[in-house]
Amino acid sequence: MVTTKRQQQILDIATGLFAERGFHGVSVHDIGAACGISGPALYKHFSGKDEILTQSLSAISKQLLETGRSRAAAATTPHESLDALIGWHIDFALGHPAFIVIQEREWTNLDAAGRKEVRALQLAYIDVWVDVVRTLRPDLDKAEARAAVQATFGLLNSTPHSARIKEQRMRELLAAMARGALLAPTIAG
Amino acid sequence: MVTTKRQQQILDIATGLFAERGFHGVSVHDIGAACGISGPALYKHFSGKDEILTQSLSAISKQLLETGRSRAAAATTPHESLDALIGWHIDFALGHPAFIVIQEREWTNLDAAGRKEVRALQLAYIDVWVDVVRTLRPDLDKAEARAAVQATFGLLNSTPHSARIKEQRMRELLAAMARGALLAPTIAG
DNA sequence: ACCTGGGGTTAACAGCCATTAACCTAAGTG
DNA sequence: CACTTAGGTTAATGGCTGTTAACCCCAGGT
Repeated sequence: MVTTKRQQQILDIATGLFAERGFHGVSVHDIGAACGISGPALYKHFSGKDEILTQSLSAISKQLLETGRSRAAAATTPHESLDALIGWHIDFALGHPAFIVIQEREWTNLDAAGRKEVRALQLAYIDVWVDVVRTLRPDLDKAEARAAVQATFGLLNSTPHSARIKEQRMRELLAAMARGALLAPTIAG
Repeated sequence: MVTTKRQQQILDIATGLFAERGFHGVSVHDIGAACGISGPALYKHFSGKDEILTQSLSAISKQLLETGRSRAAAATTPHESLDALIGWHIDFALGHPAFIVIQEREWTNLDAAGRKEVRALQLAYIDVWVDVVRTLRPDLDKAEARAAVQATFGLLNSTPHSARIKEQRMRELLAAMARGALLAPTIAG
């Protein structure tokens, strides 16, 4: 767990660097330098480079899950829950593109323990969505709903790589697309 | 350009390894070993590790663009063109998940020249989609249509990371979601 | 019969990386 | 005041990496 301000600073900076250049593209020296200290000093705060990535990823996953849960629960109808989840995910993706990027592509660099932890958090977050989706789409079984939700994440997570249009417009566009994707009935072809 | 069978074999194998462990997670020795030869022998076929990645990515982008163009052109109505593009992209993503993975996350490891080349091919492919989308969605300007298309790619490219359901069902689900996402009108919030 | 060159080998190299060791403050606490 | 300790420093280490060098084999054209 993160307790000190220094640790938090290191995590934030390292997350940004990982997003830009990838886990293996950033050296311990780089992270230290970006924090104003140098290299091995990081070992006074973390057990190693791996732990920095693990903490970063698990913090992301926790925040996504917790806020997602509370926003979905605050709504009164399934449609409102879905809109709340979509809105929250868009807020997060637009506000922390670096988090999205490393969550997408750096989880393979976790050790077994970290991978298990992060995976569990991600699955729990997916399940929050799945519960809502299945009330609106009774034609989908659980596995299909999961696939649909992950596809929606792919859609929403495209923002960091995407063309830049005005933020408010992007928000509307993504929200409408996510609704359209999740609520469009599947017509067997 | 790839000419010999050996080069093609190296590219295919390296692509798979890059997808599994990332560009920096795979050593030249690993690639050689997986091909039955060892390490430095690769330099008889490529100028270096970078070139292997560049060739792999540019081959992917070329195939996406060329087949996408021809399938879109073979259709007679905009709706058919869109369905053809969606179907082609799904075929590709389901058939070559490794290609999808490395196209998503390894393009930052290209040198300037390779990056420019691949970027141009990707933009051209996006534009094939944009042309079709804009005839169906005149309310979107060019930048918005581009963002919508990239979001759709994110949706379709989620397959390699997604829950496994029966392939035919996945195909239908993704196609329906993509249509729903692109054709749902944006209602200003 | 010769030799050229494509495609392979192992050995060597220089550089970078994560991590550890050894050492140095300076701030608090008994 | 003495002393622990959190949080820095630089130097050293050992492993791995991409690349090059030097060498070898053998198929095929002349």
